[in-house]
Amino acid sequence: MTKNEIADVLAEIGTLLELKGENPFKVRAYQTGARALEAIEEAELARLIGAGELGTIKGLGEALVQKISELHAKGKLEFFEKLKASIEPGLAEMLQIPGLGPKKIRALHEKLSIATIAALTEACDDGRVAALDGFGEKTQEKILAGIKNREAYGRRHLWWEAWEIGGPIVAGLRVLPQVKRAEAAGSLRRRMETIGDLDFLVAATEVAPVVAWFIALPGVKEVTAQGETKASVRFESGLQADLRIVPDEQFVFALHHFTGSKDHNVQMRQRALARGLSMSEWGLVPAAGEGTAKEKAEHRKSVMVQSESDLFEKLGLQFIPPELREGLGEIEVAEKRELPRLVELTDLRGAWHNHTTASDGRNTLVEMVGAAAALGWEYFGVADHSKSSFQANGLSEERLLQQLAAIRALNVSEKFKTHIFAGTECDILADGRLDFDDALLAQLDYVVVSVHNAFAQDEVTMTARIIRAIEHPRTTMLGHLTGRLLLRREGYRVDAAKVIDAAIANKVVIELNASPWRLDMDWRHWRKAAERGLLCAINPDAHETAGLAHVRAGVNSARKGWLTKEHVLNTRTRKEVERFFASRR
DNA sequence: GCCGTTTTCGGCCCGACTGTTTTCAGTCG
Repeated sequence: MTKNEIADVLAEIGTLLELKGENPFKVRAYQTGARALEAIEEAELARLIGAGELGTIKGLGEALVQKISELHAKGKLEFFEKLKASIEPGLAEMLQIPGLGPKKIRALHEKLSIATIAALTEACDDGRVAALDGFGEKTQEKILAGIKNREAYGRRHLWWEAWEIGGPIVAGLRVLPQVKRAEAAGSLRRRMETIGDLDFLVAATEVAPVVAWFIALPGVKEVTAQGETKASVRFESGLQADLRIVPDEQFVFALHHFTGSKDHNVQMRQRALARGLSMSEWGLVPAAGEGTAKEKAEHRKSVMVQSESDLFEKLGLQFIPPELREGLGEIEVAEKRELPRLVELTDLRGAWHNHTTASDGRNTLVEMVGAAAALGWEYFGVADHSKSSFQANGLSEERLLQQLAAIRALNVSEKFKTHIFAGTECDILADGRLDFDDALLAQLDYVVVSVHNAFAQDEVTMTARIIRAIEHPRTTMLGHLTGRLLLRREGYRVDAAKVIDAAIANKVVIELNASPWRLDMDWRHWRKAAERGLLCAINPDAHETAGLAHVRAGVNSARKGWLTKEHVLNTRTRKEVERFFASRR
């Protein structure tokens, strides 16, 4: 079993234990264990198990080490099978209904013998749920509404789509007269590839007018909470947004807290405690003595901070950009003051994986180059589909040669300051050969190779196929490693570590496909891969001029992957890029 | 179930909000 499959099992054990009413800390231990496992590389996991060193990983104790080892060796776990058999499968599904947690689900099961969502709907319809102790009319209605909207409400959202809604909300909050500061928080601020809901934080002199503005936003379908310090709304799309309002002196603490991640915050609190301080969304106060965090913050003098930089400094840390706050070792590095200067959008000088109307793009060569020039890009690469991508109107040899001539002519004409590189997004055929012959590929400036068919191949076949393409002497970079479409389609099965090794060995670049639906290769792979010498290209995979803007999403993921300017090929000048391409020939 | 330079036992982050109650449990983040 792979580490991700094992991690899934651990997380599911956590959920099942929760439904059984187990000690919540035991539940958390399984969830923490699952995350700790995901952070280890596949090969490293095998080595640690073999060497009996798995227990050295933080969060994995004797019991989890035993269970992980059993899953890794046998692909199943007796404890898990027995646990699963002891719980009605419908109960876990009920957890997806807003307002229903393990306690309420247990009560429904024990007192009304409800074990499926269908049975729950029925019980709500004839009023049996409302009659139950601890339940009532409103709860019953809420459950019914939750069941009805389960699909829409449970959906996650692409960062890009969330940002298109959230960006204007932040801007709107900032111009309200009562608002001193406003920021997006949560996974939106941490630039996760998908997000569950929007979080906004505001420092304001008065609460009511800000809440009134917020709940009157266009597209708000319902107000799910409204109080002295926060309000929550749900948009027509199902997206939920939370607004929290704090006094200005609390803003930085609250911003840090609500930006998360949870893992990062837990580690920060522990660090504060080790220095005799208690850290919370209320402030940073001496830890000694009795009382809740809120009482402490109210009655003791909190450390004063103006900015998050100040806050990190009070704990002896360099400022940690929100993208890195995932609890994956950023605090240790910030303590040594060795955090890298992460790549920024303004560092980019161009990109290579772009389409035109010659294949399946919606803008012409000239329009696309014009848009790149308008962005101030020094160069722009055209990589239309190759002939086997019939569905995408892939170019034949003749059409590719025509396009090549057109590009050369456009460069000579100096119509644009932006230099055009001529390339192709060449299909990797099912057996790993490329879709054009060497003589044709040799005439191009660069070659992006991608998988567009036979997605169902098993992992070994697919990995060998992609590595064969990487070993081709004309290959410059690998397009979208897994072919995933976020929230829509899983990627094809491929051993990322082996592909990364092959790319490094063959001096082939791997793309960070910046399409908001892809963000592939995933940011979780980049830090280690780049440390080992892998070069990244942030490519928008633009099919229209507006698509060039997607490089922003790619930069987000690159930053989450700890990438600096030096790791990213498209921060280099045209001359440097030409030298790099020439060195590959 | 995990963890430890106060600890191998006794904590583990904890407050806001809602809906149910009439002082609080459950859910959520």
